[in-house]
Amino acid sequence: MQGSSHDDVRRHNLSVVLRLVHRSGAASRSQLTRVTGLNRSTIAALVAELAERGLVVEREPSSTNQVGRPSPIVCVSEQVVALAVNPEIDAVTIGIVGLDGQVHRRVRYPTDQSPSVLEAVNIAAAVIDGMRGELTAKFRVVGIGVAVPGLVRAHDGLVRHAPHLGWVDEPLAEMLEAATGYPVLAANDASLGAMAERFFGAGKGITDLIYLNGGASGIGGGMIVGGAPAGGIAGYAGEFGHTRVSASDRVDSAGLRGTLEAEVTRRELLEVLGLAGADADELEQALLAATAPEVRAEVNRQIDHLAVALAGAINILNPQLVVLGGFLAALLAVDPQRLRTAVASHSLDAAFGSVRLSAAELGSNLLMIGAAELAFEGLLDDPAVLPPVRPAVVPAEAPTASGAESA
Amino acid sequence: MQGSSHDDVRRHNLSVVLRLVHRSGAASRSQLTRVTGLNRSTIAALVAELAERGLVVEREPSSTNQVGRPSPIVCVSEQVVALAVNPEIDAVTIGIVGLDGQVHRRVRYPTDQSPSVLEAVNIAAAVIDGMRGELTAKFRVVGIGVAVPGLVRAHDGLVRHAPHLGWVDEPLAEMLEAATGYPVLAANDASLGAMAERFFGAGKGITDLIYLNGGASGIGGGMIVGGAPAGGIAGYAGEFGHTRVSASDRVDSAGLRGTLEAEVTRRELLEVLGLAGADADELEQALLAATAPEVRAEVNRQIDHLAVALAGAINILNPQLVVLGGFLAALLAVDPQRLRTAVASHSLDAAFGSVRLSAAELGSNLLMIGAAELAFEGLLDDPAVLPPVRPAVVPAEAPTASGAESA
DNA sequence: ACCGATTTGTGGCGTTGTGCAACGTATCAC
DNA sequence: GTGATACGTTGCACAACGCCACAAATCGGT
Repeated sequence: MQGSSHDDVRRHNLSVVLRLVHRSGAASRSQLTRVTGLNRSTIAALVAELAERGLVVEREPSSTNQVGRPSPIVCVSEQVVALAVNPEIDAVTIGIVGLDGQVHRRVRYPTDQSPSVLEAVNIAAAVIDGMRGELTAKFRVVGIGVAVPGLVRAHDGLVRHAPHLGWVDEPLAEMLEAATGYPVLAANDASLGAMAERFFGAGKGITDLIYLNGGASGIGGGMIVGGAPAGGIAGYAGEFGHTRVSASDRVDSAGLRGTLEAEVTRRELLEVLGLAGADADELEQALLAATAPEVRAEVNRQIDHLAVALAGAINILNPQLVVLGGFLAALLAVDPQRLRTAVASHSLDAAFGSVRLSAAELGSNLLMIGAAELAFEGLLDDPAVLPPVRPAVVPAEAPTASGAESA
Repeated sequence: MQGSSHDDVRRHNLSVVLRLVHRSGAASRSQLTRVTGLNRSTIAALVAELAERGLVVEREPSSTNQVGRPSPIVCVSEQVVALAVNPEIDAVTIGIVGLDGQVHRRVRYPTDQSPSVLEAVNIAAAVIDGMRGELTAKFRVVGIGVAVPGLVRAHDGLVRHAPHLGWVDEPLAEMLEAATGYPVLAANDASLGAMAERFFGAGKGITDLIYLNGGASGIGGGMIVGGAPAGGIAGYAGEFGHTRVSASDRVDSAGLRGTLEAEVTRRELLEVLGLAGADADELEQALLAATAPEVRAEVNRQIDHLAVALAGAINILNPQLVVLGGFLAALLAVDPQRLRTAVASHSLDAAFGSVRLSAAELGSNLLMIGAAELAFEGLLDDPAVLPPVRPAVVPAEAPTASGAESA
């Protein structure tokens, strides 16, 4: 219930323009006027301010086959980046992601065993320190986003419970902030995946979607409701994996019985295939190639259970799109028709009629992009948080010891 | 991705002020300045404009025990009303609801059998025509909101499927608009119930809640996600009644097996009690008074199934509050502990820890208030849609012929 | 009963951001 | 080259809010 005034308008319009070039890529100034409904002169002023703050760059107009004076192309500055961190059971991955969604660099730091919070923070801090030369020379870092496989309290980045990492009530964001000096935000990995797929993947421009990801450690999910990521009251929303889908006594990672995560597992697919391990693509290929009836039976069993959970979510949320990632995408690929039919049999016609099931598009960069998006959010909401800089090619970093300077 | 300009600011601020006095009741101008963060002079101008448009009235300050000049009380005009319509199996209910949430009048028009769309529209139009003298003399009618027990397409008020009324693809809003001349919006009854409870009932000020209502004809629901009513892509969201909760073959009104609506029914409660019929209060009293073991067993059975559906929704949505209405509130009243324990056993600790289960507060006025809220929404979003009027006590209706007009 | 302190309404003025209109400019088609 | 078209640029007007000074109304204390 906040009132708004002049600088709110400015802030909002800056935010709208920056979001547009962030999400939809480069756009000409005339396109921006059309999409925003703002005046040409206003767009000019807004773009100028964003450029002054080093957030966007105006390029020479590309040769379109249109009459009239060409409009300069506005695109995001390549210098503005966020750091993405993703602790997992067997590694900590750190990435540099540009405001344009490009993953400039990705470092996977394997660990012998599941890292403790302190180990994960130290690894991330060390890797970031190693990058610091590059970061200060070439980039402006907005902050760090962390994608955590577990429940994360939204407002302070406290990891409430990450069963596979064995973390309970760990102040991850605070620790990483202290260790690196950058502002840190953390959220559930699947929620960030949903955001990434929505903006840069299968769900571009869609306002209501559900995302489910199947990984080695279980099933997580996230959703976009009415155009906004839904986090719930504390950020724990999207736990589709713990929906009850059968009356069996199988137990999932949270100790709940008969849930999606208990019934639909990557491990059992690998077992029936006789594989020791496989990444998502290999698993999908193996399933598609398999002809053994027991493989087919297991796939069907999992598809049918998955359908119950999906149908429930579809009835409740009436989404436009369901995105499946990880081994759930493999299940979809093996028998899309069976999955569709099974979902239909458990859902309301009206809700099912408008929904599409599709596989995730963003592969291994999904969580990097999602985590970076989290870090970018503050900037996108209010581009004025970044102080104006001279748009010089080289930041004023005179005392850098390594003499390699190019002016 | 709309840019905003000056009149957007004005519109937004008018909207914020009107919403505040609408939702929180009367407020002094100084309170409005504090809550909105706007300047005193701005609030004065905004309130003046709202008063000029006949939406609010300034009253003499009440005697507070505070030092300083007393601040005038701003409250909603009693003249501004919406009409609420609720077709049911055995009646059509029409109400006049003020912008302050007060139900000025409620007319229940019983029908021999479930009304067709045409019958429902004709009944509503006739009742409204009967009120027309009162409406034009005392009130300014914003529009009509219809609460429909079924799936309603949000943008045009088409009733896709109302199983208990037997309606399929009926252009209800369009018909009622033609019959009455007022703008008509329609939505699912339970979604409107959720909205009403959120703003005026058990969920005041809460941003994430789930509402489930148990009626004679089944179970419907609605939800507020991140402060906004979640309708899904077409307005069908909130169908918690068709969540699968057991492996049984019982069929619900949509033909789905083992769903909440199939397992948890009012009819079976009445049967085990040996009652022919009862309203919500009577049913609750009867259940509380009953000591027979078979009653208790049936209640427990239904509670356990309800818990599965609630837990699933809680895991997915991480709400702050679950509101139960109709006979579901009776189940909660009979054994709140059993329901809490059962929900806990199927949900994640973190999500369950922050959720409260409570009974609906708004009784028989629930759907009247919810439907009216739907009709008010456009006005609250943009108070400038109503033209300015002289705040005279009697609207300038002099030259209308006294005789009946046929158009 | 009076007076200072406090809070808030009121009115004038300044600031700011956007829309608008006129003009300049770059490209395409012929 | 010339006209048409589309777009950037510039100066100006308008609208809305914040700020400031002053007035008004209330409370508490002497």
